[in-house]
Amino acid sequence: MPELPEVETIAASLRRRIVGWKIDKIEVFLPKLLRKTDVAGLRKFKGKKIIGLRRRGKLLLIACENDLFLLFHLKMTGQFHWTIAGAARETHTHLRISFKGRRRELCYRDVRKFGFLRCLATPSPLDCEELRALGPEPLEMDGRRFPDLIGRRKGRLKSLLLNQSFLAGIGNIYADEILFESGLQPLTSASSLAGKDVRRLWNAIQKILMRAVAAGGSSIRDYKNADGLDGHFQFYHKVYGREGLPCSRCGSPIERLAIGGRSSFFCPRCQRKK
DNA sequence: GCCACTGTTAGCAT
DNA sequence: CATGCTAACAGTGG
Repeated sequence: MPELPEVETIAASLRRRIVGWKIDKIEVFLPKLLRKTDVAGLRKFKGKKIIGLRRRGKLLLIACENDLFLLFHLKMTGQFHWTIAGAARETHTHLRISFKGRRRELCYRDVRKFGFLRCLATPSPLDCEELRALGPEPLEMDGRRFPDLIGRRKGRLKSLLLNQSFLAGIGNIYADEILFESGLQPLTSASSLAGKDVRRLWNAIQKILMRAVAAGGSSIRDYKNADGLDGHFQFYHKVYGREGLPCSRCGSPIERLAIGGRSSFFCPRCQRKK
């Protein structure tokens, strides 16, 4: 489920609570949740204090003492939630972290079981394969570099925005909203863009992602932050999930196309193909 | 019951 | 490299 704004919101909601807490134990109920990690690796976290949380792309990194890190990818349906020690495990809960001297326990639940946790013991966690493969952070990169970044790319804009090695963190919802905001049709090839299109695309990326983060992300189906709260950017979607409904700008019915196996929603009038 | 669909992405064929 | 298909998995809605 979660794309950049949702993971950012989850990171913030977790950070508010657990920074400074000491891990007591990490229990795993679904072995395949662990990637390149075993239970012995998890034991190293016992007694370690959590010192920070950050997001990179759609990945969440929890930093602990002694160069230890927990790297989560929530994929489609991963969620964090809190329970009280001793409470029964809720369905689809695959991991539980308890903390020294705290009654609250942090649980990870994932209906479709696509997500993973990898433990890292290194002073340079950003060098792991998962993070190295990512392109720049869209909200941190210098916009003056964007024309060069996109200039060397081919292929359709929709697929390019979903490509995590191009920019990190954009998924299906925000790709569609960004393209609507830019006035660009999803099948447009990246190499056909004029300078002003590139600027519009960059501005749309900034605007949509910043607003979505400010709104706490989009709750369509499952997404909640770690405190169980919904985001509200779904109320501002202009195209995603709106097939057949009138465009908010021109009134034309929103259309849907499958591009690379993903649904793509767009306005046929406001988003003309180049 | 069957089929299509879902916020992700790795792997493999073309 | 780009694109397209499949699979990982479970649930929902028509």
